[in-house]
Amino acid sequence: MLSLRNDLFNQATESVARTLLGCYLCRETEAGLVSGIIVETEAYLSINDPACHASRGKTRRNAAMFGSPGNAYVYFVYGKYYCFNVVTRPEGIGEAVLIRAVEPVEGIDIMKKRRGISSGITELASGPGKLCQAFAIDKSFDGHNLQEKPLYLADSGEPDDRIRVTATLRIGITSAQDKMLRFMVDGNKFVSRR
DNA sequence: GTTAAGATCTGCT
DNA sequence: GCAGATCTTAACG
Repeated sequence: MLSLRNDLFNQATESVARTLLGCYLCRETEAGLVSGIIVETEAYLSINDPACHASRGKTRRNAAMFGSPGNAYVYFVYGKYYCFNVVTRPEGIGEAVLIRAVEPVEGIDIMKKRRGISSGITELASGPGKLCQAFAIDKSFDGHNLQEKPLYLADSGEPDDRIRVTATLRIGITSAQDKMLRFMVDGNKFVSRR
């Protein structure tokens, strides 16, 4: 496992969203290591994108989006769930990649316990709220540097030639629904939805 | 101080 | 396939 290069995140958000597919998300908990492969992402832009939280300027909630690239932006939605993003572009821009689904690799029993289910491995992290629950990600990671433990991104070091990326419309938003900014691993059954 | 809406998930039909 | 749960955030008065 290799730590992802710092300059990887300081780029166009759509590029980062594609690059993150196939990378590992790792979380060290008291119960042990939890990890998985990122299989679905969405890009949120600062310009001409009303669906992005940063589109109406910096607020207390979205401040982390304007922080250093490679940091986490975590927010609370619908009274129950957290959503996990990776900040992109230079500091001060306000763009990020939402991690929508992860294919579980290590710590599957821990994920099941945290999710409160005993079967259905595809249900463990196939959605932004689900994966935050499985990986124990909450507001305390808002602004966290994702190259540092206990929550970090990594690469297997192996070339991922077999991954094919499909771009589609974004999901679950009520504005800017016409943008092809959702990216997923073609044919992967751990995505949130087809 | 008050209010409306939300980058979702689950359970039931 | 669809409606309800649930509560923080931000906009407005």
